[in-house]
Amino acid sequence: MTDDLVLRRQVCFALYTASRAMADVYRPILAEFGLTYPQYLVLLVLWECEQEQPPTVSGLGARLQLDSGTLSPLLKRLEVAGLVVRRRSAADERRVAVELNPAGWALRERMADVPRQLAQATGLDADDLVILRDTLTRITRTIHQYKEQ
Amino acid sequence: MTDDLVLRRQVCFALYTASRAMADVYRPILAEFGLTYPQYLVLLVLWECEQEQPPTVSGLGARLQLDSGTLSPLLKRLEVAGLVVRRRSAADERRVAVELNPAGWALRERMADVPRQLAQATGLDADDLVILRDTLTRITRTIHQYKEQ
DNA sequence: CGCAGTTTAGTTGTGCACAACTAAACTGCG
DNA sequence: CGCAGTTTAGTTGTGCACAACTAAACTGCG
Repeated sequence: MTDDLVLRRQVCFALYTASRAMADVYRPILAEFGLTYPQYLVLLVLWECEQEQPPTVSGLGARLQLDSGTLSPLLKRLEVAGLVVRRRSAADERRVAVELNPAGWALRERMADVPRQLAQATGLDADDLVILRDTLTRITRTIHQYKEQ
Repeated sequence: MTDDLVLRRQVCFALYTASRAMADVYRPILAEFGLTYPQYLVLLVLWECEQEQPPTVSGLGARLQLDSGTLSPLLKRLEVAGLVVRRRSAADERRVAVELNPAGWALRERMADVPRQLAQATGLDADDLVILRDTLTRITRTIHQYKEQ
């Protein structure tokens, strides 16, 4: 096998491992609030949609790149936890709007410190992080284009 | 929230998304062989250990950063698939050596083209990939150090 | 208008990934 | 030596992540 193929395989493994290491940092912090990382991502989207119509399940899926097979049970758990409400759209009964209830809004304040708690863990400075973010985003975009055809 | 905290959050999300996009590329290729990505990683380690003693479950775990809770059922599936054999060590009966059987060795040849099939997907050149691999490895190492204390 | 085809959310089943735990085997200190 | 403490693999239970599928609702072409 050529060096280039070995390198590409190492990148895949590094990606797999780094992603899990990152989740390891989030886990104990989010556990304080009874949340998982994907649940936290859903809340971040809902908090950002403050001024807009509450998103539908597929709208959340488009932003987080998750399908209903993952989101439906996750949203059910958030609903049981008393953070969100799901409401069938009157205009189009296929659609389900996902809305924060007061407890879900209140969590925004209570979790305000989470990003700061996370900040130290990577050991990278802002310049490295910009390059990393942009490289990862480029890979993700390329792969999605590649899968279109 | 400061720009730096937003950036760090974006990096976490980019990592989570890129890791899943990478798995999306592997999935159909590995499905031809009835394997998942973590199963493929185990086989890569076993193929590399050709000259050495077959690794134990915890030895595999150390290399892949997975614990027995993940590996035990995964290895059971590889055993059912007829690719590996698990054998209690005679010297220390707590240990279980994981060995490839002939079908597991034969798969090495049959999968020789997998890295090439994967190579095109990222759209990055070798220089970018070296930086990416090293940055990801640094993050993973920093996080593991950070969790030690 | 009506119905073929599409969109939407949800379900079912499989396989990680991990926390918490168990049982068996081993180690080394007193 | 013996037993407290450790190591090892495995189990149980929870929550993604995804493929494949279903049912209900909608859309727009003929």
